Amino acid sequence: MGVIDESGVLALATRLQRLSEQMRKDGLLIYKAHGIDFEPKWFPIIYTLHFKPVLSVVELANEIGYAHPSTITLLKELEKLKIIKSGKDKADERKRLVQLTEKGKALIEQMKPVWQIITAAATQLIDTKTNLMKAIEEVEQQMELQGMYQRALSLMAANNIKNQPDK
Amino acid sequence: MGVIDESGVLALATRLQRLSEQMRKDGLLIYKAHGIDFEPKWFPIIYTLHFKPVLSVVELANEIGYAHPSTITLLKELEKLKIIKSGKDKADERKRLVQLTEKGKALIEQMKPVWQIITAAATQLIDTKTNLMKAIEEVEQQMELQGMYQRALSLMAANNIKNQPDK
DNA sequence: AAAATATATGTAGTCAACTACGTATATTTG
DNA sequence: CAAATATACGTAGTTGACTACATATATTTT
Repeated sequence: MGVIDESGVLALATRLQRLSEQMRKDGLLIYKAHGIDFEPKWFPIIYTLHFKPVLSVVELANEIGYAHPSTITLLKELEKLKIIKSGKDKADERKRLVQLTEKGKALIEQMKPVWQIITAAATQLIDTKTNLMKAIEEVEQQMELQGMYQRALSLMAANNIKNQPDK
Repeated sequence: MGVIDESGVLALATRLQRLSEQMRKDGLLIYKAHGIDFEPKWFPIIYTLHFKPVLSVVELANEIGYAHPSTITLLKELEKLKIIKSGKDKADERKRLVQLTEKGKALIEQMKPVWQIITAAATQLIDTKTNLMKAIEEVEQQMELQGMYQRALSLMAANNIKNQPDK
């Protein structure tokens, strides 16, 4: 039971991050190749607003699964580019309601064929024998059930009980 | 052929990154629960030096698959904690040779049981029907063969040829 | 052996997410 | 209805990787 084959799992976080970076970089290049100035990190927001046209900042953050400050940063960029616009909710002045501009809607139409290409290219990459997409979904579900830390605690407890007699 | 189910793939980069963050955070907690002050990001370096005791900065960077500036940053932290030490290579003065200190070696021995726990916990998470580890390895291989951008270019070329007659 | 090139390391700044904390408005409770 | 609490948003600073560039030493070419 050597230490050798632990290395893959133990360095998993790093590998996930680097894979993510690579995909984002390539995504950017693909948009560029179509003459579109669009960053992959903006996708979740744009895409969500395409289907839910008016949302507050926090609602949007929840929809895309980001912390709200990350969302605010992205919204700032998109607002500067006039892809989205926003204004106070008159019914609840704490809220800022966000929606696509006409320019934003046009951009989406322009991007749709590119999304097909990206999806096709990513699918080629991902559809190996063991499907990454499915694997991630399953792990995300497992995580929700119980995170790695909680699992480790249980394992430690089990170990302590087993080792008790030896002491 | 709606846009709906593209969203998963198109947001893949983000999902990978967030999974990575979560695992790192939990990793840190598990070390802490064992009273060990160790950050998961240090693992690749420590682990590599455990098996290849003396390496230059760039050699080490290549071994762990990092860019060298990232490696330098990590080495600085580890050197400050006296987990590693380093000095000029007398045979080639450009090189700085890096190795574990006694403290570093002792730390590894202390961490070995923790690595087992982390591995076990991560394995629980990962060993779903579709194995994430295998999926990542396969995608990494596919990436090496041809990245997502290159694949997209090929797809675009194919599309253009098909669409040419329409114009 | 001088010049050109290559390699090793280091520094500075970027990126895309995060947490922690502060402020403003709304809602609930005593 | 005033006080306490909760919610929404925003700012500041962190993290862990990166790229681009600068410098020092070594190697290769002419």
